[in-house]
Amino acid sequence: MNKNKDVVSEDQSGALMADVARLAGVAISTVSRALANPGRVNEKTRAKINAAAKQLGYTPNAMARGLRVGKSNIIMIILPGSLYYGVSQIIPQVLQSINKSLIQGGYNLMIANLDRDEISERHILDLAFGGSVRGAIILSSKLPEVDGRSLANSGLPIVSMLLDMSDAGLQSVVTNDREAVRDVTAELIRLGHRRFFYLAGPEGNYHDVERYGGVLEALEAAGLPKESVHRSGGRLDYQHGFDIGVQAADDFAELAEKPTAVIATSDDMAISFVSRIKRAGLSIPDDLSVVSFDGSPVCEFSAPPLSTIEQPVEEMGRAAVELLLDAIGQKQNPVSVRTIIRSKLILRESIAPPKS
Amino acid sequence: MNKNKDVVSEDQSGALMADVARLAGVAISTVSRALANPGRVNEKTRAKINAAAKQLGYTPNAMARGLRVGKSNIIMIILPGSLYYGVSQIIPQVLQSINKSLIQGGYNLMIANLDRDEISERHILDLAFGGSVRGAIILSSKLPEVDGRSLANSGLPIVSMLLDMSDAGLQSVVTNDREAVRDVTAELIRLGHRRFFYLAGPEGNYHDVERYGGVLEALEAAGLPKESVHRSGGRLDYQHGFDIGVQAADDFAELAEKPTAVIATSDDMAISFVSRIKRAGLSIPDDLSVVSFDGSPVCEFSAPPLSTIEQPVEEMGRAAVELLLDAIGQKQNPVSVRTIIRSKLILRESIAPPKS
DNA sequence: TGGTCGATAGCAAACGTTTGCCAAAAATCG
DNA sequence: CGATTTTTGGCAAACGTTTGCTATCGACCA
Repeated sequence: MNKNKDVVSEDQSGALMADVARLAGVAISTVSRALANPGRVNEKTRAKINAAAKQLGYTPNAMARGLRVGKSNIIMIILPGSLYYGVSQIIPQVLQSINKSLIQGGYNLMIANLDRDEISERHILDLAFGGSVRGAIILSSKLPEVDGRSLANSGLPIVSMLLDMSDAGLQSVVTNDREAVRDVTAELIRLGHRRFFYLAGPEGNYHDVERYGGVLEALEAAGLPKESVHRSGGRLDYQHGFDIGVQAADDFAELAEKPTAVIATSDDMAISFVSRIKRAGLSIPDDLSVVSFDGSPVCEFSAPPLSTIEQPVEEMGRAAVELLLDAIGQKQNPVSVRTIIRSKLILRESIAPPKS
Repeated sequence: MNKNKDVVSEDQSGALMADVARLAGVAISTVSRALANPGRVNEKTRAKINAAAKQLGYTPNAMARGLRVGKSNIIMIILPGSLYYGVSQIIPQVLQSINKSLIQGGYNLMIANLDRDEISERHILDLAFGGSVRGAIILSSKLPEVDGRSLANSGLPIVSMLLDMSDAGLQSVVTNDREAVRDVTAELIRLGHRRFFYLAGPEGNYHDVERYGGVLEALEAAGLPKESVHRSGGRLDYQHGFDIGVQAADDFAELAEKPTAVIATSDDMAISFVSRIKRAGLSIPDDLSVVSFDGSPVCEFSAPPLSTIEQPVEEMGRAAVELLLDAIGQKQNPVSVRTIIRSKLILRESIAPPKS
């Protein structure tokens, strides 16, 4: 079939490097070098080869190359399974940002979901140990581990994003959760608020710890007792962050002495909470100030527009990729195992001084 | 940092099939067959091999296998670049659903973004022609094509999802856009509405054509002139669907004779439109009924809760994967080039009879 | 008992690259 | 102009699997 060149049409199955070599009248190795190493081959020869390659529509076979050089060019992103919580709103942006940066570095992005079952763990480990991927960005707090194989000692460079996992020795890219929440709480205190309602995500989770910690710090700094804040939520079995807000509204209704300000750990839960709270006859921000976390675009169009702490996902994605590619490039830089990208507080009408 | 750890880690690079063979005292080929073909090797030998494999923590090298058998086990999903429009809200669900189905079939999911530049097109084509991927699910209306290479004749099985591309010969999984919009418009007419405001996504886009068509069909069926509906939006240069709604609210303000019902082609634009319209002093649904498309969870918590036509993303994802895997399995079934999954109308408080 | 057949296991050749090493050619130098 | 260095191109050996063939070994049958 490829003995003669007059069988022009059938390049659908792909031309090989050998075909290019033949057409250009050089050896295969020369083609390889012409396409990869700059300077290693004569400019004239290179031109001839490039022309031949283009004419044949040649595309190098990624698996053959990967096998030979012993490395793939695929990065895997590990998403927390169905338990997206508030993160769901920003996942598309995260993906887009990461993918864009990766492509510029010549890498591809593969998705892996880490559910709470062994299947998905095993699957991720197969990817890691089977040489399919070259590095990983993880958005979950748990490292897959089963049958003695663990992602931690797969030899794979890993960067954690959103969650700080520097304790586990992972480079982590996070935002200044604690500080941001502390500042916004302080601002609420300054406005005159003294009783707070805190809407938790998964309890004990890094985000929860940091953000709740931020609230407490602000209270302490203002000389307020930590009983000034009521915790709600923190359960693990919700599909959406929305469910948390709904539940929290019920909790709120039960309280004898109503808080005047709400701090939510994700936009989703804030939105559903506000919706329910308004139905109960309260008004935002007159009866209750609300601020949440994530900076989802939809917050701007809530009623009233929600104040939110924006996670700089784009920047975080870029940073995570940069760290990962550095690690791959062997540039051992244990300089900072935690990279903090500052969040931005977006103040909108959901915040006001308390009524009385 | 980690230099102190001596030379503890020896399985860093992973055990090979040869190692397993040696430990089990058999030939490499036997190991290969034991791990893959059932029945081709003695049960006792197989047990020995499995034990050895487990002991060594052996994971087969995916690239070597891929190279040898000439096929990868990676499916690529082609997402429309930064132009997510309303789709953004449902992307995480789409991804999750598709990934889940793929994994069950032994495949992996790779992300590709199709922007409006040549770079991204070229990148996707490299993936397709470089043997990296085995099939594609596309959520964009444009097939990448550059330098004579086109995704259309890459030989790759492709399934289109959300958008009907059966005209281009692609298996397509869509929802019944036209019918759903027709029905909901008819319902609005039944309630007494006579003047409509239609919020378009990208003009000429499949969704736009179908959904607007649905509106017109309903009008015609009710004997109303097609001037009964005012089109707004349809521009391509928005980052978010939200921007469209904002712009549309301005358009709306200009109208001499106000429509009494709004049909939006995505939840995002409906949400921002409602937000602006309320700020202008109108009330939903008293002054204006609103219904949109997508079924984002957030609609339930809008003020008022938004009626929306839910896209059955999970089902669509499953169907798309099924079709793709069938096509890969050579089960040439050109039976139905278009698969329609019925949407579900979720009626909420944003709809009522017109005031007067 | 000799011949045949099934079931197992092994050898070695792919798959499409990259790259170490060597040879030829060209360029530089003394 | 010969000797030395620098470019340039080719050969062939990897990379870790899968798989077509072949070889071995019993078992079964006549």
